[in-house]
Amino acid sequence: MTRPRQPTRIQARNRAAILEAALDVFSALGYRGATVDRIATAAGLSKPNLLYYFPSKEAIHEELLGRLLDTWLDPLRALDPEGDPLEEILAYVRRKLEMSRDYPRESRLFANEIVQGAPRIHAILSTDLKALVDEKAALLARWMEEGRIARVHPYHLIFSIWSLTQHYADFDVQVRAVLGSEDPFAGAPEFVETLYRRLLTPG
Amino acid sequence: MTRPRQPTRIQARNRAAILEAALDVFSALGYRGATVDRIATAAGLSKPNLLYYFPSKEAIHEELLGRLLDTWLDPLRALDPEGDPLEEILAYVRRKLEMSRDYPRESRLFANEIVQGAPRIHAILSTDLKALVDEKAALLARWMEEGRIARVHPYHLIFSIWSLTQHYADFDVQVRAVLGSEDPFAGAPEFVETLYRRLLTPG
DNA sequence: GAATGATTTGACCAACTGGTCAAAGCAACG
DNA sequence: CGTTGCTTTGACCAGTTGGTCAAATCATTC
Repeated sequence: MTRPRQPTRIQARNRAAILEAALDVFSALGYRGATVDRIATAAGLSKPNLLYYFPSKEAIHEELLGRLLDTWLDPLRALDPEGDPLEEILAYVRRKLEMSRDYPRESRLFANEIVQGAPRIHAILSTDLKALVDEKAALLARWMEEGRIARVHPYHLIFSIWSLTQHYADFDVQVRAVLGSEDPFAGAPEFVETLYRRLLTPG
Repeated sequence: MTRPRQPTRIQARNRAAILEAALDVFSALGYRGATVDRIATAAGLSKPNLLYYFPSKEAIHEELLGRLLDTWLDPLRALDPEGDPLEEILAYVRRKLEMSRDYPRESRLFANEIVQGAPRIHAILSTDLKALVDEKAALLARWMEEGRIARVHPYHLIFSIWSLTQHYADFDVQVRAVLGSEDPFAGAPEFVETLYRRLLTPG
């Protein structure tokens, strides 16, 4: 009977290289556009060698999505019921915008998946994600009732933050094509801060 | 020497059916995920028959993108320099939101293309699209200088409208997963109207 | 209704893709 | 240094895909 063993140094290095390469390729070409051979080459391995570490292309994709989803939702989890409402929300927006700037591949990986109907993570969306959003939407609603931020639809508020911030990663080429040489992330933080301040300041 | 002839009734019908089917398939599966056979079947034709009307899969995709880009940008073109600034912008936002609701496939077709680096329409983005946005951003800037709407970064303002409204089409499954049974388009128009009113009302 | 051109199809092909496998290479440990 | 188990690879396979082609069918027009 084979027991699970401590992963070798080589195993750790190669699995990490594969996931890194796969993130590159999947986020740029989508699941179908990505080929195992391309991922393998990008990871510095041969195709059969890659398949020695992961049983299938699908398995790599799943592992990537699962691993990243947690990190991706951390900023929303961090929304603190005890903090100052407006500042908490602005911190969330800022953090999301930074992630869009610093981890655009992760954003595009999800975008690719969701635009095509989220065939692989639909279940997670309607359970885990929904639960988290429900909780935070309730928190926002409470703040609104207490008159600490202006009254708006809490779910649509969250959607607006997602769309606004991730737009800079997901639609990067479009944004850059329109802006020409100007750096998208120069004006963005100021813009979104102004937007949510004006939207949410009570009265 | 063969001359271009008047397209037959059959030609008109079949080409239309193909483009309609292709919009369905491309928007759901992306360029790579879509197969010629699938498009053909969806159009009620055999694969060789489809290739009698279009020389290649690529050609169908190009024709679709080109055809739709114009319609897609019409609302922005309609932004009227003579109208009331805030009402013009709100009308634009409303129109975009309606298109997201009524033509989600078109939205997702572009989303798919742009998320993957817009390999096929990059040139158009940095010429035609940029020119149009430059023009309208200048108009917005003028309105801001005249004190008729609040001062914000005009380009980011336009990006925010795109991202907010198209989010409901492009990320439809996510939105629905989170909202459960509630219709996304119930609360959305009111939310975005409030958002842009508060953002742009001067003073 | 015969001739002409438009339309449709089955059979086919070459390229690509995900995945397998047996054998070879390699590292570590006694 | 030989054994053991981990790692790597070349050769291969079956299924899919975009696209071709000659032949058959259909519609139109004279």
